[in-house]
This record gives sequence, structure tokens and C-alpha cells, in this order.
Amino acid sequence: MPKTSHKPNHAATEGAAAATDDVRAEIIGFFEEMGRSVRLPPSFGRIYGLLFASSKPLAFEEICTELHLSKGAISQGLTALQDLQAVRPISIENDRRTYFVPETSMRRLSRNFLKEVVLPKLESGEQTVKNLQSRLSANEDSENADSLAVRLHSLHEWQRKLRRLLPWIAKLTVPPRGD
Amino acid sequence: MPKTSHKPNHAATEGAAAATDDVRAEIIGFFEEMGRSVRLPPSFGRIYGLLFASSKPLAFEEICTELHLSKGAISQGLTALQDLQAVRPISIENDRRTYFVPETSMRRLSRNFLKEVVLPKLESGEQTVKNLQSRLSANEDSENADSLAVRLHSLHEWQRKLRRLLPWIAKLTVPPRGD
DNA sequence: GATTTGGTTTAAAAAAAAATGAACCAATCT
DNA sequence: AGATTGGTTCATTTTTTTTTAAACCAAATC
Repeated sequence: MPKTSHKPNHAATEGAAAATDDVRAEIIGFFEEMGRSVRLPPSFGRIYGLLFASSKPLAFEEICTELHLSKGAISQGLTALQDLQAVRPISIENDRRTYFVPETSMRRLSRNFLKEVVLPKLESGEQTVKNLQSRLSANEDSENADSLAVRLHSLHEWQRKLRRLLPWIAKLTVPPRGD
Repeated sequence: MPKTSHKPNHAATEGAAAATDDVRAEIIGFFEEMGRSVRLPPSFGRIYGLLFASSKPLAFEEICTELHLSKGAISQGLTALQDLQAVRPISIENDRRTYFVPETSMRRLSRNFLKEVVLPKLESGEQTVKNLQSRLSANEDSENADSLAVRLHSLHEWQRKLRRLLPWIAKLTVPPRGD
């Protein structure tokens, strides 16, 4: 099989398939960019994009060759995406390889992301702020301790609000009567 | 004046000031990390953090020396932060230098951020998806065109929902009755 | 039990992002 | 006018991140 990425197809559907390949490339780019904005390496986004654009599960090897990426990159990418529950491995009869399908529910994707990456960061931030506040009140003396206390308080408020809002973001839903 | 970063202070407040400096360093680190998670270079977050931790406006030069960063870095950082409206320049009587103060309202900060960075990205994404959908329906033939159409549709829905939710995120408020 | 297949781990190379520092500019001061 | 101050720009260097590729492992096959 040649390495060039177009699939074999009838003469009749040839042009259309090429167009579809175009679309697929653009979807891959789209998810690369999406991932980028939440600090995933390009390869991770591209892997997800390829799976998203594919109508059937893909095996490790296929992903490698389609994306022209090394086995190492794919392995790392798939592991991370599984951790985020953005892709799921499935096994297929009489085939030793594991295939992968994308999580396509945007709702579940965002819920997992918030839970796995945003929430931990928020929690550690809350801890830091609490810690700073108590350290600050411990030595109540410096000229600017007061203004700092005010600012830390607003930070604390903000964290509280964000935490309350998080579930709604996860669902990407505006609550009843919220319209 | 020595380059070491502790300020001159009375013997009585010496220990406390050191502790306050500690707190300040940690705040700087906190914002460095915050910035990082929205893809700002470390220096940008640190500049904001320094201003946030300071009770009075700081001049360009002071920022340089406090953070041990080059003039170039500070200049770029301040420009970007001003674009995001995360810091504001102020002028002071009989002083040629411009001083800077942080925007401390977390609400305004998040509003600006969403408007300046999230919304544009969302809009360009919407455009891409629309474009892909029409290109896909143009050649209605490929075996997997259907499943792709379904997926693109869910992507579209997601964008629509996110757009509706954005204002609530900007305000970091759970909508009325949303509790 | 040797070999092939499917995949992981990791040191090293490549690429990308960030910081530096020197040249530069525009006000102000002498 | 010349020098100084406050700051910007941008080519170069440094640091960090990402990818590669080679060594490795475990399960299945010969």
C-alpha cells in the first residue's frame, strides 16, 4: 500500500473523496487549535481530530501513518487523551490491536476537562490564597498589609464564584429562567 | 541602593517585612501560574502579580529591578497586559515615568479576557464549522459524510451553547434561579 | 524457544516560545 | 545643540516544550 494518504476508491467517487480528505485535514487543524488553547501539544489535538473525523475506529498504526507522527508521539497522545476521557479504546474480534474512538459528546468532554484539569488547579489556588491570608493576618503590621488583604479577599470571592459556576460550564447550559 | 530585593525598614518591622516579601513572592508565583494556564508567558503573569501585591503604583524601572527581568520583557509584558486591560497606566505629578496599577476587579478581568481572547477564537471556530458543513453537504456521497455531518452538528450546537453561556461566565455569576 | 507484532519508555534532536540586550527613538533637561 | 532619561523594537540567545527514534517489553505466532 502506498504511503500517500488517499484511500482507494472508485473512479466515480474520486473527486468527492479528495474533497472529503480536505475537510478531514481541516477538522484535524481545528482540533489542533482547540487543544492548543487549552495547552495540549499539537499532536494530541491532531490525534483527537483524526478520530473525530473518522467514521470508524482507528488503530494505533493507522493513526501514525495518517498523521505522519512517530509511534512515541501517538503513544503519549493516546495515553493523555484516555486520561482525559477524550478517546476510548475498544477491542475488535480477532485483532490484537486496540482501536480508538473519540468521545463525541461535547458535554462529556468539557465535564471531564473541567474535572481533570480546571478543578485541581482551582483547588490548589484556593489553598494558596487561604494560606496567604492567614500568613498575612499573622503579622499585622506592614503598611501595605491592609490593601493586600483586600485584594486577597477579592481573589477568594472570585474562586468561590468560579466554583459555583463550574457545574453550569460543565453542562454548557444556561439554567432555567437564566435567559 | 543594593540590588537585593528587601526594602529599607526600621529594626522593629524587619522580620515582618521579610515575611511580607515572602507573601509577595508567592503572589507573584500564583499569578505566574494563573497566567500560564491561559497561555501568558511567565513574565506577564509575574508583572501582574507584582502590581497586584503592591499597595502603590509602580514605575517601569521598579518592575524591572524587582523582577530581575530585562527592559524588553517588561515593555512587552506591560503592553500586552494593557491590551487585555489587566493593568492601567497612570501619570504622576512631576514625574516623567508612567506608573502602573493592576485591574483588581476579577469580574472586569474575566470579562476582558473573554472578550479579547475567547470570543474571537469562538467566532473563528464557528466560521470554520459553518464552512465545513456547507462543503460537506456540497458533495453528498462519501460513505462517512453522514457521520461526519452528525459530528459537525454537535460541534455547532456546542459553540452555540458556549456563546450563550459566555456572558454568565464573564460575570462569574450563576443566573437567577440557577441555584 | 526464537520471531514477529503492537506498543511503551526515554534520551536526544528539533522546534517553538520567551527573555535578553543592543540599537534605536522621542521627550526633557542643561 | 548635546546629553540624559524613559521606554520600544527586534535580531539573537536561552529556555522550554514537543517530537523523534532507538532500545526495550510483553503477548502472540511460527
